[in-house]
Amino acid sequence: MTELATVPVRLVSRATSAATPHSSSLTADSSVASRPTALPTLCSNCHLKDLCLPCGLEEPDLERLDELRFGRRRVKAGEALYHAGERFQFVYAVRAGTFKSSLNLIDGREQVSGFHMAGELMGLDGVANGHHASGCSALEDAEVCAIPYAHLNDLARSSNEMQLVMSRLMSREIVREHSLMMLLGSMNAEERLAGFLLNLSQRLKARGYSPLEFHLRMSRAEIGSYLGMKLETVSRTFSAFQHQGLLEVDKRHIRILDLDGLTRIFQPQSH
Amino acid sequence: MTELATVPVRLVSRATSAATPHSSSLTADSSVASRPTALPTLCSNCHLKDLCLPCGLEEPDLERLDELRFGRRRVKAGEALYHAGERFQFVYAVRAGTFKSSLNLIDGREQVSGFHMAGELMGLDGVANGHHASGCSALEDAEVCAIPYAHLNDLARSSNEMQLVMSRLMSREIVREHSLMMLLGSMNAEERLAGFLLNLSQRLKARGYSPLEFHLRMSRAEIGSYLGMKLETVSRTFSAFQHQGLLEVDKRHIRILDLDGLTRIFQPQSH
DNA sequence: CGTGGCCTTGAAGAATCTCAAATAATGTGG
DNA sequence: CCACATTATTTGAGATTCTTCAAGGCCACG
Repeated sequence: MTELATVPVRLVSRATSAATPHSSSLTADSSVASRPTALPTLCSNCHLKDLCLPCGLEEPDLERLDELRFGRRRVKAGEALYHAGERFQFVYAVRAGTFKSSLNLIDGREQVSGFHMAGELMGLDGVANGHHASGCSALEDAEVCAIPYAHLNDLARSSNEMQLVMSRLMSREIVREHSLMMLLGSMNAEERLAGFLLNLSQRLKARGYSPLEFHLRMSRAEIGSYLGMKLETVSRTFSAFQHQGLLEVDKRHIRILDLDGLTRIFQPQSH
Repeated sequence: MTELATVPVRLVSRATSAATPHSSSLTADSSVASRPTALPTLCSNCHLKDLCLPCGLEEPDLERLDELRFGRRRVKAGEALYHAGERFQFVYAVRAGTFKSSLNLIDGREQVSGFHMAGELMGLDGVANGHHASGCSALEDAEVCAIPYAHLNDLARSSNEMQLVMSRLMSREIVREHSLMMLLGSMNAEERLAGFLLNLSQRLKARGYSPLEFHLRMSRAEIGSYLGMKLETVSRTFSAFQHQGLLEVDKRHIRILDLDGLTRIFQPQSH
């Protein structure tokens, strides 16, 4: 049914990928004591470190994380990072771009189970039985750190902090899905879309972007799949929000005009 | 909003709780070498060991699990095991009875996020931030092992196997929620109820009960909440299945007449 | 034996989906 | 650089599914 491990895994080396090849001279003195400006893939140097895997880790552990030297991988818009059913080897951290994970029904229907942005981890559903339960693909040109799960496990074994961080990350995933279930199970179209937008807004804000004006990386169909409604309903609900003066919508460009209003829709007070 | 840690935690000591207080004499010789018939709470002796936490663990680890001497706790039908928001201290394993976990919306709506039966673990959503994201209560008189999470963590730290088991359990929870999301996001009433019944059937079978004839422990309203539909719709769908010759329904007593038929409804072939 | 909780069923209404068409945006090949 | 094919989005109208409201039955329990 599902394609198994047929994806060419193109692991990019540690050199900065934006820079020219000879920029690797940057990393020449990487054996120096504290490796100040060493490899751009080092967690301790990463601009995402407070959002990503190393969040909360202190020096001893952080350094050991750095020693793992995660490979990086670029994924073009529309390409898969991994497929459902594929063997689970890596956990991926988004460096740039946006991803969606999705499950496939037998009849071809697709159910989007999440959108992922910078600093977020993907692939933890593979821990259960060694194979990815869902697939993951890029919504725009993107880049990830490929973190070998086995190495991560070794680290967790030897460090209490690291173990804690890993457990929390998995549990957070459970909680995240909880709230999506609640949304899917007991909310109407407006509540769902409001919840979706508020969630996006928060995450963008946490990454230093404007929480009130942003560009959607996913199509109406993908939003619909995620929220359990048809793309036409998504579109109509966007229009409704616009007419209510809550949003300005121009295709995928969104400007939130009334954050409180959206919040009220998402969390209907009283009864 | 939510009640915080106001629940009287009644941890039953290791004595069998059905017995009278002085039955604690049962545990008097618990310091004996191999403790053959010692405490009924020992994982290595438990009839649920292949379904529950110790599943897959070998001797060295199993013994260390035994040494933790989990407390047990009885919960009467309708009583809460823990509430949403309460401080997270224990992971619970179902010994007997059935539980539901649920989230509460601000406006009082309840969303059931899972049903749990013998051998299943509950409470792992609390790992994320130290507080339970959802509450859990008994659908019938029930009993659980209360496993102090801190102890479990200690164990995982020192044993690779144990760490693996813990990670898998959490990931399994993620995968479980994935499939519920798919169900909520892209299936109609009949597909949802069929999926629910097939899932129950499987789990009962794994526990040695008949997969074709069983008693539902949850109300129509609870099923509906779990599946994202109203109780009347649940009832009507049961009736529809009965008219289609798929089931025999008598209140909460269910007999599956056509398992393949149910499966076809759940997984619509082609399109 | 009356009461309350749970379940079933009907009928009307509302929300969402389906089908269809028009428009805009984008990329392709000539 | 343009014509054309393709895709994404919006909007309308009718069909469908599910919900809401209401009534009645069954059963357990005091």
